Amino acid sequence: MIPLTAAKAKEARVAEQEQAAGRGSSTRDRLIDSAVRLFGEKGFEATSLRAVTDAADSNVAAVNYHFGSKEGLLRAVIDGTMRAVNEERRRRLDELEARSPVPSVAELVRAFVEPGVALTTGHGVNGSVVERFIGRMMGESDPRVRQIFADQVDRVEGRYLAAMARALPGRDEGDVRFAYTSMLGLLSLHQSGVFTAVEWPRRQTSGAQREGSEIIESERLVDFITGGILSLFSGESSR
Amino acid sequence: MIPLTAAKAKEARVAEQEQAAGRGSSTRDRLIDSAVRLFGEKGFEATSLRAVTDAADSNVAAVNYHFGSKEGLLRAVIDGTMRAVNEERRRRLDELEARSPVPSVAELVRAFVEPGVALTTGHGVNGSVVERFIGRMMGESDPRVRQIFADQVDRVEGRYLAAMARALPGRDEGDVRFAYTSMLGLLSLHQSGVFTAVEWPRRQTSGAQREGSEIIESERLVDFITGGILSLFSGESSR
DNA sequence: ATCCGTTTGAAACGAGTGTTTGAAACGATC
DNA sequence: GATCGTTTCAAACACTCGTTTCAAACGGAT
Repeated sequence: MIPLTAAKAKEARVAEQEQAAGRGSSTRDRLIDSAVRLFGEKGFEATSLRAVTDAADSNVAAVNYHFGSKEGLLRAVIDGTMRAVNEERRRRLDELEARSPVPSVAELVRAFVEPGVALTTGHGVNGSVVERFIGRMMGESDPRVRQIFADQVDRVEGRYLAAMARALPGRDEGDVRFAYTSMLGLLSLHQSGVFTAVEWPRRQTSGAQREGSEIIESERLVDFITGGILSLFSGESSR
Repeated sequence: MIPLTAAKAKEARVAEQEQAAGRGSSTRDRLIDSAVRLFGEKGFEATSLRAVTDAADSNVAAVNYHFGSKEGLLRAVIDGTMRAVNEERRRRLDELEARSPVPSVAELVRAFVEPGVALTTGHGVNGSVVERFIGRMMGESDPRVRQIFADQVDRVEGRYLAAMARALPGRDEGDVRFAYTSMLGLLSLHQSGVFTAVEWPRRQTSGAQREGSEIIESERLVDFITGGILSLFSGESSR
């Protein structure tokens, strides 16, 4: 009796997950979906394997079967989420460089930030979960996480650094790298929800205004970063 | 025999710690010193109580005796490290507002960032440890940590937000808050060592050039943030 | 020398972690 | 329908975590 109702409850939850995931979900897919959400909400180390498997209506053995280890699961999740973002960035960089050999700083920043902020399309129902996950991973302290993440980011950052250096002639690599890292860091802070969601305890946003606001936030971010980089290299804002 | 040598070894290590801490170190002081360093290096949750007590040549019971719990230890550490920074910020804000009723954005940013970056003086031998600790705490995900930290930051941020709003007339609170949070976030990323120390795996800095470079880094940070805020409100950089 | 509040120390507790195991259940192939 | 590799599951494993306990050591006042 009880096993029957338990199985039924699982079926229902699985169906719910399938709907959220967008298409037929194997255990593997459900594990990845839950991991993206939980890793993004609480961080990698703070999320237990059992929390993931419970949310995915599976059990801990399945993780080791499909991914070998918790770290293997993280690797799979990072690969899955970052691939689309990186491809979009590369595509937009191609587009920019096809139009002009030396794109402006503003164009470069926009081409880097926007694929990160607005990846709602192409990643299941809501990409905001993926957003938060990526942002959270950027700020993770665990060196293993940083390594796995860097392995993915490295695929585009070389080209971006080169393009940025061309857009800012006459500056050494350290300055360019500072600009790039600041951009990456601000994007991370924005996406991780530290800015908007948790925030220093003030009024919490009701979550209702969440359509046009994202575009505004993205604009703010692009403006801030672009202005920061430019004034960094003109060096006249504060001296 | 063995207990004697063990006691001797402890004495030596305690003496070493006392030298590092700058003055006579009770168990309580040694615990705090070790906690600052380890929390800053690995984060709060990732640092076990035993790692702290081992480094301080004490044991776990001492933590609960002196601070009640691990969270109590964190609270004591945050209080101790943030007090000086906040006081310095308040002092410089007083100074600015005494000279002019509406300080410029550049002046405000400088008065906020520099006390954070250059608190080497007044905090034991090397304040860079404290720097990293504070930066790490700013980016911590655990809501308890964020709460404790916010309790300390709140003491100045109200005045800073007001001053920033006056320096940027005609903008709503959301924009001002975005500017403030970006400043805080960038400072945090800078201090936590994510920018410089760990970094995406490229060449690691030898650690030799560590005198004038900090000043340069601080300048870079101030320039970037100031420029970012200003262009955020002129809104012409990318449109 | 005795007492007593303060501080330290070793050991144990219960809860939670990632990982491993071995036996079931499943699904296709012969 | 028996057999095979694949996939799932409950249980156990070894370990670490923060916390608690209780006895011992310390240090000044009586």
